[in-house]
Amino acid sequence: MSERELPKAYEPAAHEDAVYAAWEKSGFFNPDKLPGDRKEPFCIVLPPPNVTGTLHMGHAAMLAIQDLMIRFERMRGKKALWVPGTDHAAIATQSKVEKLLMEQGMKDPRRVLGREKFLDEVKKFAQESHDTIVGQCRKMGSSLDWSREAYTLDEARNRAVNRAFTRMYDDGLIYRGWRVVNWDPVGRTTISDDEVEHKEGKAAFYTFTYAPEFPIAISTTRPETKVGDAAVAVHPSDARYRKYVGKTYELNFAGAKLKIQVVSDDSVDPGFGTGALGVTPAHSAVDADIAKRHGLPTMQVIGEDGRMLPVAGELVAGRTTLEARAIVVAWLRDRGLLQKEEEVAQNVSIAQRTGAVIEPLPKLQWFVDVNKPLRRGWKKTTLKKLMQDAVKSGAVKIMPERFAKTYFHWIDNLRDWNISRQIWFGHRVPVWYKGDQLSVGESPGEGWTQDEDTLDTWFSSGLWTFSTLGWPDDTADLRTYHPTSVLETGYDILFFWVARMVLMSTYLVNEVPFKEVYLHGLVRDEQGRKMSKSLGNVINPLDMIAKYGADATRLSLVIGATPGNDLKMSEEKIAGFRNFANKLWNISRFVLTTIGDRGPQATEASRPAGLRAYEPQTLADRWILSRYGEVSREVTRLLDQRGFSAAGELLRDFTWNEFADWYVEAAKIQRAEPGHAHTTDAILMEILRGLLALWHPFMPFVTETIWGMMNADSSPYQGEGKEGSAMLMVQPWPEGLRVHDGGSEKGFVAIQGVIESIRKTRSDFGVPAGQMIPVRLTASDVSALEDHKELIKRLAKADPIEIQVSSETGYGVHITPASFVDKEKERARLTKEIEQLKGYAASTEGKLGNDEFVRKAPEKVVAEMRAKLDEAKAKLVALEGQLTSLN
RNA sequence: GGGCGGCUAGCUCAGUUGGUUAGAGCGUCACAUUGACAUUGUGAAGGUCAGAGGUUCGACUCCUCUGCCGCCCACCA
Repeated sequence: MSERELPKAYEPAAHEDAVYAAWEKSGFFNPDKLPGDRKEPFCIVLPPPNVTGTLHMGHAAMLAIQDLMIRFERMRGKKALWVPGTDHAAIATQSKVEKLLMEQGMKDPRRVLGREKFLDEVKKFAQESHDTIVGQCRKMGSSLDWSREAYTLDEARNRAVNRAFTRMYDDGLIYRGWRVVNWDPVGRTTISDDEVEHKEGKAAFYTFTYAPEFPIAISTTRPETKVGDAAVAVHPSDARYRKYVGKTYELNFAGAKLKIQVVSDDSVDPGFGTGALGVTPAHSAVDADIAKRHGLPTMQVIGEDGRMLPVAGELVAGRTTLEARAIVVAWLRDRGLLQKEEEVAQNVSIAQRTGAVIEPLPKLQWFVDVNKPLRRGWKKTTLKKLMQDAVKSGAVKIMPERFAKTYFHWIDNLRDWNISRQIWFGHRVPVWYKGDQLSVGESPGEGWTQDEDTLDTWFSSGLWTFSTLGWPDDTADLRTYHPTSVLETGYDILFFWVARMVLMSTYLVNEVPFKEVYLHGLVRDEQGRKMSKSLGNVINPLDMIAKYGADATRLSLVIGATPGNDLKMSEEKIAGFRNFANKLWNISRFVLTTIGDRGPQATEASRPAGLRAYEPQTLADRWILSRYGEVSREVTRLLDQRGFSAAGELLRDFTWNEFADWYVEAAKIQRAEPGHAHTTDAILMEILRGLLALWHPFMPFVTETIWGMMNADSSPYQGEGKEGSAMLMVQPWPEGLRVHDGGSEKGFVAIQGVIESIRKTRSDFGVPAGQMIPVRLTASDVSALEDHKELIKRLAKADPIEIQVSSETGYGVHITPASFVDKEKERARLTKEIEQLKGYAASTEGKLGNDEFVRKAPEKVVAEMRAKLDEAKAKLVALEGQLTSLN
């Protein structure tokens, strides 16, 4: 191959699209079409991105990590399936479209358009968003099986949702009931507890009595709700109020007629406020519980629009809650009923999607009962227990482990899950009404009307692992790939999604949804801030791909990232990995252009994986093959344990610091020697191929591109009608090379030591220096050095070279000629080194002199320390000799 | 209020059951560099591992406490 064909620098943009197109054309993203006889399945379902817009760096990280696993397992010979899909994201999408339409001047889109037309708008937006997302996944190089693409709101998933709902309803796990729920006045829907965020704020805390004749003072931050009070609750043991318990007071409060009963209830904290709690059954979940226990009536005084209802009394009716609050407080103040007004820190409940302040309201909603006893096999259990058992039993392994605790804690506090929403975009609740009759599932026929509500988006996402594989049908995919192997997602949706998938899967298909959960962190900017449009610190993955390539972008998201920890991202970091991709390119360029002429036999002599035995001829050969074997085994082990970052770092260090910096350099010299040329070339080719394979899951594009050039004749995307099976993506994973006796390659380490010492001397003094360079050598090392004089000369640029064994120590090499420019400098350096060495020797001798240490420490540690100490002492003697000879 | 995590070089972070003189990348500085690569090479400087106790022959690692920083959960009205 001529050099002209290969540009000096790797240009990602010139190759990536063609490579992806070739992968897709091959069909290998689909495990059914993979070559070879594959038995073991490996499956990941892509956490479906919301169709609310475009992908950000967090998505890119997710794609990079999952593609890494999928490609690794595919090369290892598994039936690797990665299922793509998108999420309709109900509220998020609907409110986004609503906002867009309002920005375009439409006042109340839902009212103006009506259900059908409004949904058309949402669907149009969702479709565009979907197309963008799919395009971005391709740009990232994701080897997703597009033939199995799913959407949480498509026909097949709707069947799954309806089936799930029906079964849970039939089993009594889904019920309809009046409850005080979280009402989002902006989104005009209820939301689940998990969709409520708490923001710290300050609030005025008022202490007052309802009326002059009422004997007990209460405290609240929301006086306007008190027009709906039914009772005052006190603790049973509270002596202050005992005499009032059981009495009922009829009174006028801020224009409302109230009938207040004094009740005693354990849930009241006598130490808080006045120790008496005004019970507002309609607008507080806690109060609703108390009211239920005492049979108190519920009166809703706030409407869905966040305004006071007529029953609240004419004083406040029609007003917003804030206006009403001011009116009530003024009313109290005028009458001298207000005893205290103080400022307290208080958490405000905010709707996650719309940012609206939550208004607790009583509503008729659908719920999943998580505490209802159910029978599963022989034993009684509950949905909560199913969720706990899945993780406790080890059937689902959470990484990092600490999140298991968070998971259990969430379940402990879990209450019934409100699954109905009053929005339009989503799966319609599959319940039909006709008069008093109710039917669940398919439409029973004429005259029935369907429930207006839609389901929480997480209800459909909860089915994702099996609904994508064909459930409720008993499909081959479901049997083969479920439970899925790994769920890789962000820790921020552990509750929303991960827990719900466990719930749905263990209940509906009696299997865990996945065996392993790998939680990645959030991608932040270089200062650790969340990326947000308002901060202007958003790094768009597509921009980075355009500028530095998909491979560099992927590496920057994988290396340096540990599970569960946030990752700081910066453009410099991506640029650094672009440099590495280029390094790999240039290593290949060297190998291909210099030995390309002898290409055929070199290629034939080696295979990409399952490396055959070699007859290494030099120390460098033995050393690099041995290191390559170690590294490839270690990388495999690390990837197996999901240590992506460590695996990547190890590979990078080996590729750059060992293969490129040492072996390639040595190879330049070796291959000039007739006897060594062929082996050297073969080894270069062999290891390069192995490295491309090992790197492929990390950097699929550049590795596939180089691979195609190495096999230009059969290049899958450069020629017509070529076989896809020649592609790197389906080559077997290099399992590591087994190398000869082991140990003899250490001679090369000695040579490296000598060369480094010479370089250092040159660096310190600017000229080749003559000095005894202390290197620990065995007799065979010395002969190795004799044999490799040429290599040392060339690599160290030291000439001439003469190797001597020091008579005093038995260690060392002598490089001539001797002439130092700066004796002072040398003296200082030697002195410093000697001092360090002495310090070390003293502390080590101290330890070795400690009987207890020697007795208790592992033998290996002691032996290593002894050896190291001996070496240090010898070096010390050598250095001291140098110092005296200097004077 | 409950829980979790972090604190290691100027910056970003590794450090796998406790075991030699604690590592990498980036940045800084010095030097080098006409053939794979300036998207380069060689080297240097830089850390009492947040602090204090404890366990141990030995602690970045285990235990206790303290201090900052961050996150999650929570129906104290």
